[in-house]
Amino acid sequence: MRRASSRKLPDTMNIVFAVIERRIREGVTAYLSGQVAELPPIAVEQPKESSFGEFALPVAFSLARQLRKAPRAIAAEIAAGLPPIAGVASIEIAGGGFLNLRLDRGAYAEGLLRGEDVPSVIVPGKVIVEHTNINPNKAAHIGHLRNAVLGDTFVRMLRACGRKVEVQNYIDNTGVQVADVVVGFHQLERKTPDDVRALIAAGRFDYYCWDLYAATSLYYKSHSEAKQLQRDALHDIESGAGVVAELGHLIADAIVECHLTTMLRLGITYDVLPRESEILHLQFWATAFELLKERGAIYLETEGKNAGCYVMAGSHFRENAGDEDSKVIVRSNGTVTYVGKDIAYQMWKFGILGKDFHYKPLRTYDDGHVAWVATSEPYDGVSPQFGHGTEVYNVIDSRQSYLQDVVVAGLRALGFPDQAEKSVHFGYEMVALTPRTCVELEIPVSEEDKQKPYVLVSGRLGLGVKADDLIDKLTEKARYEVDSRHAEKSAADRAAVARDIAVGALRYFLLKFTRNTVIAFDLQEALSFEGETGPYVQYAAVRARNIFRKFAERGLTLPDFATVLDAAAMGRQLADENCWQLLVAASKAFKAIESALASGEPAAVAKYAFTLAQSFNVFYHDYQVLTEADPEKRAFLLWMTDYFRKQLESTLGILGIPAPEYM
RNA sequence: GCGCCCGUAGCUCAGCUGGAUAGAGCAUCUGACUUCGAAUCAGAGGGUCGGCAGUUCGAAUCUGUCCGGGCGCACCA
Repeated sequence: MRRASSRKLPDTMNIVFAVIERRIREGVTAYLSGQVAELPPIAVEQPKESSFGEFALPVAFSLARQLRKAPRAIAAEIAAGLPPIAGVASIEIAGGGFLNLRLDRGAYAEGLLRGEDVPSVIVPGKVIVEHTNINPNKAAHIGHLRNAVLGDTFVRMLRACGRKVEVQNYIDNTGVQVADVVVGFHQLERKTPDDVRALIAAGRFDYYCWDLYAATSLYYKSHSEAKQLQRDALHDIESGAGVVAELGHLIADAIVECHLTTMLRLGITYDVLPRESEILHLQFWATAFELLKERGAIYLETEGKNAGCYVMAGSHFRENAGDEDSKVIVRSNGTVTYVGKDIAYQMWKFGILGKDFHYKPLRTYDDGHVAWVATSEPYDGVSPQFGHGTEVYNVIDSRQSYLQDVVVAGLRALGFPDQAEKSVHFGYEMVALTPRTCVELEIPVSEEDKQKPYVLVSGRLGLGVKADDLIDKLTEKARYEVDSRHAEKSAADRAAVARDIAVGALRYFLLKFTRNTVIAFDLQEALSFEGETGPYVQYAAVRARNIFRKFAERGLTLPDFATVLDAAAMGRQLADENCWQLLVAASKAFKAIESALASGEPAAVAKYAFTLAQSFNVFYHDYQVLTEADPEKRAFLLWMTDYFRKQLESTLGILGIPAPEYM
């Protein structure tokens, strides 16, 4: 259910282009529905060449068969009969039968300047986006960053389009990965909880665990009997009592803090952290288990390799499934698998489990926003309501698509088809390393691997690129560049700018690839600040600001754009084709975000940001703003600069990339 | 064996529900800083869109098939 209301979009995101596009679609639909029997879908496209106008409709081609006429003739009839559309100046027929539409330039620019208060659509309900979800047993690496940056950017896109969003970061604090590090501390290093507390206080605890986890994995390899230690530890952690459980909590909680701090460096924050320990203690699984049995979603297997287990039949989540495809949900020893817990968790997200966590504040960010964490005991205070989402996006690596299918099948088998429909696995491919980057980082690679475009590395063995190391490296490189350009600025100032640039470079690098592209991470490429990179876009925003800074330094005052630049003046200035094309390109930010949201590709926003920056750089090169003698033209160029600046800054904001003061 | 994904310029990648002459960045070569102006801009070269067949006014895009590569298919997560 959608309701229309009049509201302004966040920031300066201008939606005039999208509004006119909609108006064209509706106008053509209304006209044609009175003309033809079967109305084809009306596509409004961008012409191949910008000189063709701003909109192209290939509708005549779709009608050719039905009307048994040449597309060009149909296009001519539509062009002649179509009633005027507000904002559209002309219609032309081109190519084999395209309808090309041109905007009324003066009116369009005036609309951009005044920020037309157009009716926008608010979608009720809450979108839940789950991302990050790093096992709390070691430092975050580059693969985790892809997850978090993708998720965080998607959240920003949703919010820019007026959606209410809740960001969840699920913490598997009772799983085998935590158990492994517990075994490392407890059995290999013989450390007490107090020893571990001291290590946590000493700092870089996530790095310590990174190495210890690798050492423990190696130990398992050479001591087959040690696997029993892992099973025992896992059991003790799940039961929640004793030294082992204490160690588990200490480790997981400390590592979560490390992860939150790492992510904050990239501007990534969370609303709530549900934890597996609470899912266990609050009996979420027990509730889901009863329901799954009751509704026949799972059954007790009596024969074959899965005898004694509760399984979900493969036919629920896979076509042409045989008995061997069924998925174990409860093991023969009575313990529940991860997927089982995930079904319970997914139900909770939709508010259909009938249970809830308790919460307490975990961290307060600088802007006052609080990240809450799930607890078993009631918190002494008021907490927000979490869960009860109407749509759920799980940002999880594509390799887990099979398990995500099982979770969704679980909802469907439980009789929640709507929620199953609204459960989206927001999958993405892994981050691998280029062979030369492996060599640079002293990661061993075989001769065979050296011939491949990328190499998969194992976090289990302690190989890979740690997130904080990478951010440090980028900051260092940026600092070097800033120092060489702005020696006059204070050191603290330069450090802040370097941090912004590092964030821009990293976030853009992770976002420029579409989700199902494997990223072959190359250190040299990631450290580049030229070409299609975050710093390129940041630099364009900085250049736009520089013009206003210089303007103020010369003691000049800005004209009131609204009075100086009426539709007629805009029309005169925009007769300049080059200028007009640049303005149109700049005004498509909202459309870019909208379509990126529809296709689920944050990369499309990154791409748009880059082309927007390119457009501004062309503008910057082609027009002298400050030295322009003609007052109207100067006002116009200043307004263009200001418009570009706002569009650049808000698009960077969607990407989570800061705009530095100078570069 | 079954399932999912990928194959586009020397390299790394875009290409929206089929649309007009297939685009970027990097690399290579040439040119542009007295200016709001070089983390930048202008230009050049570089393509049988893995192969074949089909669908139609039209295919990088949809279908089939083959070749090549990746990832899944645990009582791990």
